[in-house]
Amino acid sequence: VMILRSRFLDARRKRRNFSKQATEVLNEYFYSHLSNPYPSEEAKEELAKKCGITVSQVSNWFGNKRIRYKKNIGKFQEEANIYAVKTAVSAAQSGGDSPNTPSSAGT
Amino acid sequence: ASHQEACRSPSAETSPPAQTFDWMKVKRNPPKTGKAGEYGYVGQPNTVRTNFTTKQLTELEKEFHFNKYLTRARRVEIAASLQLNETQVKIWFQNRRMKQKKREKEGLLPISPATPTG
DNA sequence: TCTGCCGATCAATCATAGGA
DNA sequence: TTCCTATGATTGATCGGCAG
Repeated sequence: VMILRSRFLDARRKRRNFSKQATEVLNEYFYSHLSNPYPSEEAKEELAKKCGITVSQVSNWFGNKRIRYKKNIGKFQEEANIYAVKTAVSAAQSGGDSPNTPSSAGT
Repeated sequence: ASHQEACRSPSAETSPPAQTFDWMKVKRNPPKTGKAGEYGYVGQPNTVRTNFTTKQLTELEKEFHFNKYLTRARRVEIAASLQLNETQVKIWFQNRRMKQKKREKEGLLPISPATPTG
């Protein structure tokens, strides 16, 4: 035996991509909080509910996103601009919620 | 090489991205998992995470089922037995407990495997 | 002051999904 | 089907904070 990659057949063997809408929601949060993309436990729960996934999956998504983003910022510029415009438009129309205020999320 | 993404955005005010925030600069110190001790300390530790063997994992899990927390003495025994550092054994149990906790937490909900097309 | 644990995260890698 | 990239999950190890 050489490459024991089997690893007891982890769960990752069977994986499904998140829905387009879920990814949309996650990206919106990520780019609207680009200065500090670290959602609180509470925010994660809310995102999880919106996306129809678990909190752990939300954590995984942000973990992967942060690492991959900073490892190749250039590759995400286009995506970043797209969501930046979205939030900008949203803010302009609503003018209510500020996309850059993750803090004060506590009880 | 070369990854100079030109800032083709004439509008300065509508180009918030491209900024470098602190979290993007975060750098973890390389693992100090050096197997020093063999026949002389090697100044260059494994800059890569250790790949536990199936045997080691099996033994660790067996021990974990016996008790979630290790005593110093037991830790030393296991480390020696599996040829791992005490720290590695300690960390493994640490992570194992967290993993167990997470699994229990998620096990409460009948989560769906995925959400095809929303 | 020092050590262990927790919770969160990092960073590298695995294995599959999806597209050409 | 094959090759390559995108992406979700796993995990050894690090970071900051807290307790003894």
